[in-house]
Amino acid sequence: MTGTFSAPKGVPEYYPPDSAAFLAVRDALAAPARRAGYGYIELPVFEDTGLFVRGVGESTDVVSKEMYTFTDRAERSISLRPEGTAGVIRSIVEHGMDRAGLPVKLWYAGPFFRAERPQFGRYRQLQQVGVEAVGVDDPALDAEVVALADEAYRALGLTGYRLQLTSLGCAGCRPGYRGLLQEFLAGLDLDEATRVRAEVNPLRVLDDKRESVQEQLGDAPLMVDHLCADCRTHYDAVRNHLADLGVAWVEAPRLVRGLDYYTRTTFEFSHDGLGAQSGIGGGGRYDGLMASLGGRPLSGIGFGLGTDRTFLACRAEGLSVGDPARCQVYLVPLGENAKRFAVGLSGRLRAAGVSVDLAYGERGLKGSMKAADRSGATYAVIVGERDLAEQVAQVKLLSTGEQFPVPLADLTATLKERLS
RNA sequence: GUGGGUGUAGCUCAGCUGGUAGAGCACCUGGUUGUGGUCCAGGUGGCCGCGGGUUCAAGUCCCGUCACUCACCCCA
Repeated sequence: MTGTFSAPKGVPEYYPPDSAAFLAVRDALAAPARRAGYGYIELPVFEDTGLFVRGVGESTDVVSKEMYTFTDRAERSISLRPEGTAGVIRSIVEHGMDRAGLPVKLWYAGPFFRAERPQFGRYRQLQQVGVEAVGVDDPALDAEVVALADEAYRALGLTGYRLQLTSLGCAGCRPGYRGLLQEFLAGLDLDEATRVRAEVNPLRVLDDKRESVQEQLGDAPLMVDHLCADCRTHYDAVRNHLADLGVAWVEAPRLVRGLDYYTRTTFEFSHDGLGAQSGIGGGGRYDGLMASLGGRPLSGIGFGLGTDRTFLACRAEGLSVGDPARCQVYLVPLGENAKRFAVGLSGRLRAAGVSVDLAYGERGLKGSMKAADRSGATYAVIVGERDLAEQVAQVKLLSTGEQFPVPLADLTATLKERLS
């Protein structure tokens, strides 16, 4: 067999030096949540297909046409997870996490899968960092979740993003509004696909990007004008808390999310530098989800932040995030005996907590020094036969070129001290 | 799923009205018998996405196909 392989379509790969920035972005997105008492949860990447059908919603595009679904050897229908919330709630119910103190606060990170046509910022394997807070229906918790995302972006140094916020109402007030909207949409000139959408999920028509659709929506009824008293009170409180937290947002009465479970507070972060796929994160409240998955009827709120897109947003803003891997010390052995000594030394230095790389292969001194320079190490340690005979090694500070001999017996201690 | 654009070295790209493959960067070696970053010289590396057609001759023209990409849709 001959030929080469390529990664599956639409799957981004991160390798050095960019992978350092990817890791830094992922960690930065999770950091605020970790500081706010969210515990880490590691979940399966595949689940029973029914979990997503029931949890996310059969009528959503994500479930109806974008899931990677297959049958396993025992004829079970399995799907690669297209989003994170359903799995988290399933796990909370399954393990009874909600029987301890509430709220249950969890964060996760990892890959999700959607069989979409790839484009800039849209991938078939996408990376997200998410949080979920379950069990306490308090507007202050909504505000906390939104603020955590905002803080994460801000900590990365991003400035070209904005937060859109609205309330989608609840099981009490949304059906009535939904009827009003459908009535309105029925009077418009829409294409076939959009009319179908108006039947299945009328709210989604509101954020259709097409000019021809948008110009007809000027007088469309808005959910925020039809919230019930409880939802209005809740939303007002969320906004007050957000203001107190110093989070800036814009009201987005047309904001809609593609997953069916969202209720009340709903938000999305978007960035200007990403082209069409501008959403870098989003989330909201999902008060009926846990009950629909067989758990107690507890409220919940969470977000999913796109690690890939946040990475792209940082790049678009020219932010340098994360340091590429590099060592503190680079060993340059000259000759057989020096090589044996250097390999042993690398082990001793690493055990002492000093990061070390060394010139492998048979390279000349010049080539090895070039490699030392490229490695970004602070010190090069040159060991030749001549030095071994004198029981020393040459330690060179690469930034200045200053070089001095150090007795072999003192090398580890000397380097460790100079690097601290 | 629907449109548009692009496929030449590891990367970024040039290659005119068809004439036997180029540059910069990167990498390796040498100039410096034991010293990196600058400089100079040399070198490795391409079935010009793939298949067919036209032609004495195709990277170049034509057809098909695949891949990538941007946008719609959808969403992180």
